[in-house]
Amino acid sequence: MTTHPDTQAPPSPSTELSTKYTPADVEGPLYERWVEAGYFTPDATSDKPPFTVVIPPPNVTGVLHIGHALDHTLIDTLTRRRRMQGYEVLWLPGMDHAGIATQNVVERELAKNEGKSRHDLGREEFVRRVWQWKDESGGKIAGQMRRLGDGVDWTRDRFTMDEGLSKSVQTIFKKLYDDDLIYRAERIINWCARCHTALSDIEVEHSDDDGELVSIRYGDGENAIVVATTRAETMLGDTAVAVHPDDERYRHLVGTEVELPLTGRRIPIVADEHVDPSFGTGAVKVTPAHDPNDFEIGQRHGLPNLTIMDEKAVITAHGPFFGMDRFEARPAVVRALREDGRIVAEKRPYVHAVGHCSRCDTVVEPRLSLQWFVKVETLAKEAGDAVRDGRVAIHPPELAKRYFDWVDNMHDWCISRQLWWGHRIPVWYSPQGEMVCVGPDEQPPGPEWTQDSDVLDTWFSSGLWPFSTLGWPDQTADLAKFYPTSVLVTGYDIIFFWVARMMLFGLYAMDGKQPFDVVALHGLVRDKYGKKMSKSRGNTVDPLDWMDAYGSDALRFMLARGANPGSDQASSEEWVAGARNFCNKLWNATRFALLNGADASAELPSELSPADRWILSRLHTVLAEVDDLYERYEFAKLTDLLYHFAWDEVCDWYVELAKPELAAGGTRAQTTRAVLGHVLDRLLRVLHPVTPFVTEALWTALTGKESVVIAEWPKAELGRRDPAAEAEIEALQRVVTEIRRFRSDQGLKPTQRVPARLDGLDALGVAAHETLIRSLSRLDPAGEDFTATGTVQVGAELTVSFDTSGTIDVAAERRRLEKDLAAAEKERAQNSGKLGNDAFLAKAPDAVVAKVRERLTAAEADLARLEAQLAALPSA
RNA sequence: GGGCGCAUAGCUCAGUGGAAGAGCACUCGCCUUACAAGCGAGGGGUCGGGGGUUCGAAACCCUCUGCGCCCACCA
Repeated sequence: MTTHPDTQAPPSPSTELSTKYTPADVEGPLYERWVEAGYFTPDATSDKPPFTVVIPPPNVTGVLHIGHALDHTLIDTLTRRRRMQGYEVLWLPGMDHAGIATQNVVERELAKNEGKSRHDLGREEFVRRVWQWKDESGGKIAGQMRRLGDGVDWTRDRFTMDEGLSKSVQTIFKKLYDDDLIYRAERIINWCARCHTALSDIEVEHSDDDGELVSIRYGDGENAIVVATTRAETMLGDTAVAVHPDDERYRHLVGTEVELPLTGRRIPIVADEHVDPSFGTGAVKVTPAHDPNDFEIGQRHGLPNLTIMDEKAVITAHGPFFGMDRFEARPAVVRALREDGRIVAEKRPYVHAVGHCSRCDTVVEPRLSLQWFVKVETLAKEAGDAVRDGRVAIHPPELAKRYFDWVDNMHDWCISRQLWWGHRIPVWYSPQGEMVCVGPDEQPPGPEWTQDSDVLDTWFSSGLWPFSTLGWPDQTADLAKFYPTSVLVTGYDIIFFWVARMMLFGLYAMDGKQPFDVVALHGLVRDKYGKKMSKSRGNTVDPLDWMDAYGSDALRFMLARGANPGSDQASSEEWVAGARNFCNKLWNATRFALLNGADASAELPSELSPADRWILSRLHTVLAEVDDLYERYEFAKLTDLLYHFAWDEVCDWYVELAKPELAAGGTRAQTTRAVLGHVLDRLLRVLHPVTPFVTEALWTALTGKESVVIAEWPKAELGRRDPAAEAEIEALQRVVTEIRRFRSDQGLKPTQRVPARLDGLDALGVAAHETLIRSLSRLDPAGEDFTATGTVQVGAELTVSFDTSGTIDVAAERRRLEKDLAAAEKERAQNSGKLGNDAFLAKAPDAVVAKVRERLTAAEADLARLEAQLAALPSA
């Protein structure tokens, strides 16, 4: 840290910024200070309007990956802005117990460290171990969130398995049960043969796998019928063969029986609409206990359900295949059939869709079992309507279609899981088989009753998150103040898992009041090549690594800058580095301002220079645009806008324009200090939600105030807009850039001061800026012995004559002029072509025609000028 | 099998009817006292192919090709 005496700056304890920006030094102490100051803890009794966001609860055993970092960045950005705007802001943190995922992790650890299974420990001890594991790994996530700067209210931290949320789960289960919206039934469900539990439809991932299609002849002679299957082993459980009722080929067989090979059982041939006569032979084997379609056919025809596998997918049918795994049994059955002369055809490989457990990738086994279901028809209808009638807005709107497709076609939701980690189903059974659903604060009828051993799907409790976390079913002050939540920010990949379920339950439990007003969906974070990040690909990144190397602000800025609504974004270390450079730029600009006595508290003088009016005009225009972009959740655009405004306009131009003013002293310096202070103050405030740490350090140094976290959101003062000043400074910029180009082409060193005469500044309206133009382009006044060695023209008016103390590089100048000439010629041709088109003149709007005319005139003038200049060049 | 989306500079992406853009990468010149994590200047694209609508298309329509994603109980 260096100190410097600065008598101009307002008295402030913190106007000292180290000469070097070191993110770790800046970010380290700030977060805990914010938490201790209570900035993130809202008051449920205040009069301020509420703004509520609940965190998408991360899996308690996990660590935050880059995708979470995106979620958190966007939520933190929204909530910090609203806090500055005067809302009572609650960002509620918490974690999800993540049933299968967590149980699998702990089981794996148990096997690795102690060589034991959960069954060795018993249910009670195993669950105790999971809690222990939760306590250890939950801390990691909290630590990551602090590093990211998440402005969450830790006093309201929740966990899906904590006491209050468990009560919510039990309450809603009972309510649904009493309303006949939860039922228990024996159905074909998706069964993971490794996790030993039922799965809901969306926990199954389909992929096209290589398999086989085997055609088997059932029966003999005239009664023979050929069926095709990819799962030959299930024929052991066949209880019928089905054909289409209109299929002439088999009409004579319908109602007859055929002998099932290998078993000697006789099974009926039935007619069912489901069968597609054009597929294969038009006949299908029916295995009601092991295929969802077959189950349906079985129901329609009163067929028995013959289960031939246990929960491990091991064959239980008596005979030679007993005890074989399903994948062992398949070739064994085919072999036996072949020996029996029953195989008509074999196609291998046969590619077809196979379902896999989304948690462990094991092939899912359709299994007949007794499970609990939510009857979704009415709930899903409501959930769809809430979006259809506009109570809930989905951003971007294109993704609403995906939501509708799902809720409008949702099957009943299997919610029971044969796990130990989760909310136990609150239903008890008597030895006589009676059943009772027990609500919170209720007891089962007697000591001989036993509780259902299954637990609920994790997403059942996640679906309650927007209100269970606020105290529901109790009518708490938080619930009254903060429900419905304002916006839900999450990835489009969990629309079905989570968003839709919250809609179902929120509307149901809260009397039709939606769980959130807006769903803002973002995409997935991919690697620098746009590839999906995955452990197997080895392209995942730990956000902590990037935060360590470049700072949290840089990580956040990079993520926000890539976040276009609903679309995936690439990320890479170079981009985080670029974002860090931006923070560094802000740092140095603020240092410059402080070194020069910028005063953020000063009133803006009424007498302002064109440069001052220009930057103020741009600032307030940008502030208005940022507000607009926030309303549309266009994080990438607003971040990019601020990036370019801060860097290109404030740093590259305004600061450079300010230097001579500051050096001039007196009123001019005073005015510039006030404007510089004004601009930086607003800039740091408007950037704070995205880059909270560096803006806090800089803003407090600049203003001497307590914290930018609680500063007022900068208002766009549209009265500051000044098109004339903007035009004037833009003209100045063009002049300076053109002169610099000439210098660069001529190989003049940037530091080399060159005498020059400027003619025609008046015509461009920048005569008043001659000193500025000279200082920015390093041109000295023309002296007594001035000899022009070269000229450059800007537009048609301005001529700059240089004395380069020698000859100019004629070849370089010729190249430059010829290039400009070619551009002017192209421009002339393009525009004269348009004006030569009668249809264009007749149909294009006047404004467009006028513009084209102007451009043609300018191009023609440029052509004449450039030709003259070229002609005047000494021949090479 | 159905649905959706994408194809613009070497890479990753903005740009929804009136002059082709950004970041990174690249070339040249600079330690010009806020910043070399920087400054100045520059090169680079017949906007995937073909057809159509229009005075005018990267943008709207059709079609082809190539990717990507989601959904799915055709054995």
